[in-house]
Amino acid sequence: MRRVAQELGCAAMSLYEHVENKDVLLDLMADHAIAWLPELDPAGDWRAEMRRFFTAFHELYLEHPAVAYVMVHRPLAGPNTLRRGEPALQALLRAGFDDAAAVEAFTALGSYTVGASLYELARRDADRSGASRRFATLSATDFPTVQRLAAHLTAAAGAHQFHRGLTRLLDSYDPAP
Amino acid sequence: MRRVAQELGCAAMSLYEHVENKDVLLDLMADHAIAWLPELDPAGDWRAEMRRFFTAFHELYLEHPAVAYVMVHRPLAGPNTLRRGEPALQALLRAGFDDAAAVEAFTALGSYTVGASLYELARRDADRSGASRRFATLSATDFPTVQRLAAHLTAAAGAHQFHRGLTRLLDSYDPAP
DNA sequence: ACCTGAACACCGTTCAAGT
DNA sequence: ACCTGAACACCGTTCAAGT
Repeated sequence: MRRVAQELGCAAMSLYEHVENKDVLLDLMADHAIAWLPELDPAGDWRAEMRRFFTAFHELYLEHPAVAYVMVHRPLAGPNTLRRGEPALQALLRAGFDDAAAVEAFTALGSYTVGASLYELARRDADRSGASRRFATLSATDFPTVQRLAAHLTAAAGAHQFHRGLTRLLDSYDPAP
Repeated sequence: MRRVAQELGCAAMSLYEHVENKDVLLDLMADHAIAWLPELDPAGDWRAEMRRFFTAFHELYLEHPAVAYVMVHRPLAGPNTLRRGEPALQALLRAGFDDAAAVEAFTALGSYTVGASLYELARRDADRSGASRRFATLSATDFPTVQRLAAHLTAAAGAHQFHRGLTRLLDSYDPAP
């Protein structure tokens, strides 16, 4: 709050005239970032639309990690979140998902997306410190499999890896039984 | 640190004799919690073993949210993490995954698991405050689909929902082409 | 209705001093 | 090698006071 106030050139306590506390300010900032997401076409191919949507989420999270951390602490329900969620859910219903199945697919895809993004961010941080080096040396003889896979485990994930998992999930759904 | 020191009945700065800083203490605590996970059978059916493993992770995260938050800030590589990871990765290799595919499957399953757990925790918190109520009223006429699905969106997820997504992911892999 | 500074109750960590 | 208290540089937020 003090930092934001300083950036705004006012006293820290002035903020509290416009916002209840730090948490709701964070919610507002995250919801603001959500507006960057593409607006989906409810009539488009649902798999293509979902891929667009969660790929954009992935990019947003990697670009602005704080958004991921905020969303993970409580679910957003701000205006932009609803505005982007509305056509996304519509696309699923139109494709033949029933209400429960649409929400379930949406949250499963969303869960995978935050999880994968956070994992990617965490590993990026670990690389910046010396954690991956420590990792590789620790496991010498006691953990042969971990050591054998160490290069793969510490390698940066890359967007294609995220996409492969997303595709697996997308392909597992069959909205019109 | 002050809190931990108080719990231990010593001065805050005494901790720094045994631990570099707060972050590594958190890592040690999370790695300690990891020991609670089951030790997998490398020769068991890989799908059953993975289901066991990540189901346990899900339970651990829900029971001790701090573990999830720590793991999301940088990947663990402590002794217990390696001890549990070793047979898990072994099971995948034995099942016919090649090195890259084993790591990819493992991290995809892990990503989904943290993501789903964090989402569940966030919604639990939101229920405790009045966020879900606010959510339901906001979306009246502008967001018909969100409103129609509001009950599903705010309902507690439950373990079965996590399991269904996990199964989708597990079934998507075919280690022996 | 909006802004302010001082103060409160916290943090993690540095530093100099002890045993 | 281990522990300590004082101090530093921070936090978010309450409160009383201003316009």
